[in-house]
Amino acid sequence: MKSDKKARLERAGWRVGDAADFLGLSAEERGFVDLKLALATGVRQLRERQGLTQAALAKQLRSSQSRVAKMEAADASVSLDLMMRSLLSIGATPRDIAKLIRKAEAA
Amino acid sequence: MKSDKKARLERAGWRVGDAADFLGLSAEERGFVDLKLALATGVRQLRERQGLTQAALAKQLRSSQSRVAKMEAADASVSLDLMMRSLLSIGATPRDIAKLIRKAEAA
DNA sequence: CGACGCTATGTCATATTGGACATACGTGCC
DNA sequence: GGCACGTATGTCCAATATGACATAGCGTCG
Repeated sequence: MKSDKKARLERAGWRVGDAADFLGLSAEERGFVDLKLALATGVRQLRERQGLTQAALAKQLRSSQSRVAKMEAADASVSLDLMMRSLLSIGATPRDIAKLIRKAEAA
Repeated sequence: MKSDKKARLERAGWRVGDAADFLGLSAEERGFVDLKLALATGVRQLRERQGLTQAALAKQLRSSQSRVAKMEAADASVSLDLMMRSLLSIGATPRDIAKLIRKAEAA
């Protein structure tokens, strides 16, 4: 992992480098954040494709602009639940979501 | 939606039939629970395929048997995050997960 | 240079989800 | 019947995610 990426993850609240895993995240943690990154990207793409601002999407989700921003940044404070709901709300089908997830392969 | 399914969902804590949507969930809510159901099924399948009990998987996840049970029942109190982490921990690849999600099409 | 529109980041209090535990349910076995 | 094993369900309270808000960055237009 590149150290700048690591730094970003740490700032975002991921526990990185806890004794046991001296370099990088454990395999699952890593898979998990890759997954989140893929979905985050998907949210941004879909949103932009629809010409929505973060604020507009937030309203549609009854959430707030800041949550949407964090979501698109795959911030550690946003759950997969919110991402999935967003994707669905923005018109993604399970098939679209599956496609995004496949992009998390070997990240 | 079949009424027995609706009843199960209600028992599991989903808000069903709140005034506005007099029959069934809103489109996204519905898509969302279908997604959870698909992943829940996946967790159970993978677990059983590995000959693990719920308690054994719980241990591996540093969780508890009851959470695993609720997870496999797609209980409203379990997040997608936990399901995804479980799937990854149990050896599912993004590709496997994508496959599960595609099964949530038109549920 | 503002001023505007959009996005990023930080912080709160409240709400939701977490593990743990108890206990019920089901099934097979003696 | 009683017992062991696995699963289901319900309730605690600790931990985490939530929306809201403030505010900072960043282009672009005038």
